[in-house]
Amino acid sequence: MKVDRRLQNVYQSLLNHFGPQGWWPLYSKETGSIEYHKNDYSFPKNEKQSFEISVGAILTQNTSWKNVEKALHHLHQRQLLTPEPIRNLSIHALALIIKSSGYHTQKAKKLHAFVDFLQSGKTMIREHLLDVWGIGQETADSILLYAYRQPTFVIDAYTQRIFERLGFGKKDYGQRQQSFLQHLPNEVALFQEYHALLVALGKDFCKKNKPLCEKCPLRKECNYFLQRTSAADCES
DNA sequence: TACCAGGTCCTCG
DNA sequence: CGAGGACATGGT
Repeated sequence: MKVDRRLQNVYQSLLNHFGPQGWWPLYSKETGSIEYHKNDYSFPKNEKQSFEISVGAILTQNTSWKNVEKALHHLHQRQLLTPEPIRNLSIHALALIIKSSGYHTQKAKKLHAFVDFLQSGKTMIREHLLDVWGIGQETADSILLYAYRQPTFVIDAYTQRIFERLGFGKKDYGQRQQSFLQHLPNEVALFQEYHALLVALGKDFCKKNKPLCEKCPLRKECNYFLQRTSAADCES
């Protein structure tokens, strides 16, 4: 089957199983907590929300979102979800506030580097983001796709694991990203939803050590599942 | 108790 | 380049 068709099938299977994910989660004034907005791709509504998403993208590097939410909550309580106040905080003070997100000293430095970038007035393009200390390819693409609605595909550890197991081969970041960009319609909402769905699958089924292949919504199109089941057949 | 989590940077060969 | 280590907290 052609790559574009396979990618569409995977997307449909995931959407059917999980439904829309409502990424990126954002602080809600009404509820006072972080909420998802399913079936609404009109976010972010303003610069402040773009900034909140960017901060979340940096804080969630190799860290569970739960830990990031705590840190975002602390930042929100202190009115620190805009660039100016963050710039005026010392690395040490900022680090304490975001401590729950892990690597807090590093991430405090990264946030400073990012607000300096915003103040520099440089255009929000991938090349410029990658020059910012602490922003690598995935964080850059997350910021571009979710905070600034630019069509790009985010490749995270889940995506790499899932597509390697499905049988799409081992690829580096750029190669994997190209396989999506070249074979899918160039739509922000699709790229946002697809990545969010892959994270859902990675968390719930396609886990690193103990994947739940038997119940996985993609098992019928997965090399890894076929391989495991045939191996089990041999043993029995 | 280890291992994992929506990575990135730095160093070394 | 690519592998390997450092960075750190909280959940299972």
